Amino acid sequence: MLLQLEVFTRSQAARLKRRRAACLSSVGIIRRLLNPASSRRARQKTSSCSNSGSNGKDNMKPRVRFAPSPTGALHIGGARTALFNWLFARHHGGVFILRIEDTDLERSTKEFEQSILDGMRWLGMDWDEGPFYQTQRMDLYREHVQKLLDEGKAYPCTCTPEELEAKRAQALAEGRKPKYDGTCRNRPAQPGKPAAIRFRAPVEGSVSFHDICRGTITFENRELDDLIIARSDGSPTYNFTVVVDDVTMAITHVIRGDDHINNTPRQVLLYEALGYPVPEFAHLPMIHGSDRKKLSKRHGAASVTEYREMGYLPEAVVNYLARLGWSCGDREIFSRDELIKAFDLSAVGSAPSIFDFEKLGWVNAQHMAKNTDDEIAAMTEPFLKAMSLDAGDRAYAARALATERERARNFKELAEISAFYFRDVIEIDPKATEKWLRGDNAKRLDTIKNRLALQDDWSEQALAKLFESALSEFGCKMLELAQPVRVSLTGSTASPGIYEVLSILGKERALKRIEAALQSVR
RNA sequence: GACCCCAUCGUCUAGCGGUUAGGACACCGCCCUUUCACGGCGGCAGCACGGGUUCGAGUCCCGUUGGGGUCGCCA
Repeated sequence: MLLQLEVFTRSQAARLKRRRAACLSSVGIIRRLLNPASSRRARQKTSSCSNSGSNGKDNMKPRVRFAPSPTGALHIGGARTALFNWLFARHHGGVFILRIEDTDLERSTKEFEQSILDGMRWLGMDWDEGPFYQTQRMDLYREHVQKLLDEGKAYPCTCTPEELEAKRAQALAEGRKPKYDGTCRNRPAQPGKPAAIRFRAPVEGSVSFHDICRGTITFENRELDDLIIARSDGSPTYNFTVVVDDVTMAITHVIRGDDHINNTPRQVLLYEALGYPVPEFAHLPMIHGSDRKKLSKRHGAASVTEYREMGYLPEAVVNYLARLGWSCGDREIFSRDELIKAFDLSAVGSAPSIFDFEKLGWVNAQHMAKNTDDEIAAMTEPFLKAMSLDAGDRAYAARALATERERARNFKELAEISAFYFRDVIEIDPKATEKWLRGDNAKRLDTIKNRLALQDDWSEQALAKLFESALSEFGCKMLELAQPVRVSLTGSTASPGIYEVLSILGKERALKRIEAALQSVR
């Protein structure tokens, strides 16, 4: 066997330590022996690596990366992964790298890439290096493949995809785990035939790795097979590029979704075959939809841009996402800086969590409450515009929105419930009409309209006085007077205080609306 | 099917051998109130099950059940 099965084991002590010790552990950084394209990378610090292991020097700043593939928009689950990487880097004063894994030429698009970048920026996750593109690093991968080939740690495989697929189907049908059967492993090269390159994986023993969220995870090598590291067209595959990239970018901590746990043993084997130290891993629990399945488009808003469109604050989304899988005592609301300060990978749980829109709404409302009226107006304006409403008068908008802001959980909602302030003609809810604009209610409305017409001071205090005296004259309850007015002014039975609404709308518009309401039931 | 991961209120979670099992969202009630909210107070609700270990188990171990993930010349 070419590979000494040097398994990455950890001592008991290290295991016990894992919950507590934040994660600046162990992994030494490898010397950057390859020289990649980007000039920026040339400036990066390099260091020769001590061997890995928990006794290594920890003076190295952590380097982490987020590596999305531009085959879809930035998913909310991906955003959470990015966030934990970003938070970890910022907390420890480390480096956050963005890498675009665009080797799937078929499905990768510039648009998706752009939307991922936009999403990252919107959420305020800035990166220190990159974006790097795998498609620009092909020479690097080729060199590594060649190295393994030269050392006999990889071999060409001429099995056709059809043959492979047939064997896979058969294995599955027989209830076996589909694995490559090693047909080409010891077969002499077949010149002329298109060949993929497979990694010659050990068949005995086991491979273990340390996971910050879960402790030590072990796989039996017999469960693994000889994975393809380069396709027959020469392009490298994911499990290979990720190792080469993480090594050459000197990544110290690989923080990613736990759907990658099953890839990790293969990658560890690759690190070892290549003679590189293994980084620290942290596999984050997934985010599920309400059906407890991996969150996807089917569960409603899946991409982060949709949250922007729904009027959520980026810091609220970040806050909510951070609290999914991570907690900090009883604390719920955090600003971005507070998150950076408090974040601790070792406090991340290991059970999957369900995305809860209700709670996100509450968190968003908490963050909205921190904004001034003017900021609220500025942020609501685009949503008003989207409804073809004119919110050009900022002072007016600020005053109007101030009366509604506490009733909304996001800006879209705020725009919707505040629309009556910005419309010329309002629509009245038919049920409200029946209940509050008929009979005695209409009479009272007519009378108060006439009183209001004679009133010049439309301050809230003055209006209150006017209503109070009218009340004692009519001998009715406030409710019986306020609701008809409210309905005629806003179209709804629920609104801010009636004096506020009256005062903000102003005499002319208010009277016009009351008159229109009266007309409609006549 | 095989392998891997996971398991405290409906949901997010605290808990790291001794707690009346704590907080938050949601829900319900009361207060505030001209409506709806906000806010305040209170309430409902949880350790999946079975074995161990221990004086003592939500906490440690094993098993069962349940859920999820992965088994590509996708990433």
